[in-house]
Amino acid sequence: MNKCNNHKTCIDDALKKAEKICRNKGLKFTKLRHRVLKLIWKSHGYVKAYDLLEELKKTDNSAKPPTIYRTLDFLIDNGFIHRIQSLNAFVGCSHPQKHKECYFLICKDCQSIEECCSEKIEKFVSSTSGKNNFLPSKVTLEISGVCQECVS
Amino acid sequence: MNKCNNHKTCIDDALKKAEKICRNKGLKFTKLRHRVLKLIWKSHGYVKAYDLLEELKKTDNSAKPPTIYRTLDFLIDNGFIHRIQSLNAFVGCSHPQKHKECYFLICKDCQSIEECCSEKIEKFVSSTSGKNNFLPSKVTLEISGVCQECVS
DNA sequence: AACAGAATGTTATATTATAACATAATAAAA
DNA sequence: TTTTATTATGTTATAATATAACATTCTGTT
Repeated sequence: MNKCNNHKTCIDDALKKAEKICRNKGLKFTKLRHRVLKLIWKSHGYVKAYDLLEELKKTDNSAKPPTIYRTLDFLIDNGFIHRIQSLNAFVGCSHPQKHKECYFLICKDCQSIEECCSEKIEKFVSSTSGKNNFLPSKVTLEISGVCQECVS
Repeated sequence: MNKCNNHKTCIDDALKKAEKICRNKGLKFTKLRHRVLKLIWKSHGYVKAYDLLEELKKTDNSAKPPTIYRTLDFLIDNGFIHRIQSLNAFVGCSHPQKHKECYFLICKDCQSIEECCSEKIEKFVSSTSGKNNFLPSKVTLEISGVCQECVS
């Protein structure tokens, strides 16, 4: 599991960054969106939509599937979280930019996700796309395995 | 869309390869498995489980979700097909080996999938895993975009 | 205040996938 | 060649994931 020194800081940082970006872009960082992003950042692990929904229901009686999926869509569209395709799950994004170079190390044991970036990804994609006359728009690179903590 | 000269050959090759591998490994390439693999190879595009199920039902009255999912599991486990995580879909594998180097170019327009291989993938994964003390077991690399045929 | 657009509420349903147990087919051992 | 073990398939039921469609409320602008 990702060992941040103080996870409260991770959460606060993520929320503040989102708030700032929304302010700059003229997007509405509503109470609901704030609450959901906070829930997602509860850990460095991934979360499932219906688990989030259960959490949300505790404080928001009217929460239903569209509530959570719409909010997830907003958070994804604006780069605040990532969807993990191989798990149908979601994870907070710690650096909401340069998403073309992102990939994920997913621990099967503790559910933690290490988000990584490398320009090698972008280069590889652009190289293989060139060779195949392919026009890429979205890259999914997810590496499943066992993390540092869990392997020992 | 992938333009093979004669798609019948693709299908026959895939079926023969699977048959042979099963024979060698002592696996049972049953009628059901044969039929499903053939259905998946109907094109170079991806197929959805419930669409396969509908097809299967036409000739097999007793086909139900577990029928198809169990068969898909067998075909995946033995490398005859791939699951496309970002689409919840399935595609035939044209070279049932070296799956650590596989990645996919997925055309949003025509649903065709080009399966590619590069040792760069394996090298990249092993390098990033080394740096992060991560023990990788499964790699998902899916590139979505527009293919050669559809881009023009 | 009136309006437009965005966000959220609500109902219903579509889509994807698996659990659990029953039966049948197969092939290896007795 | 019967028994047995194993694997495959049949069957029922339900779990898990996701979206369509329309109603209402909220927010900022005229």
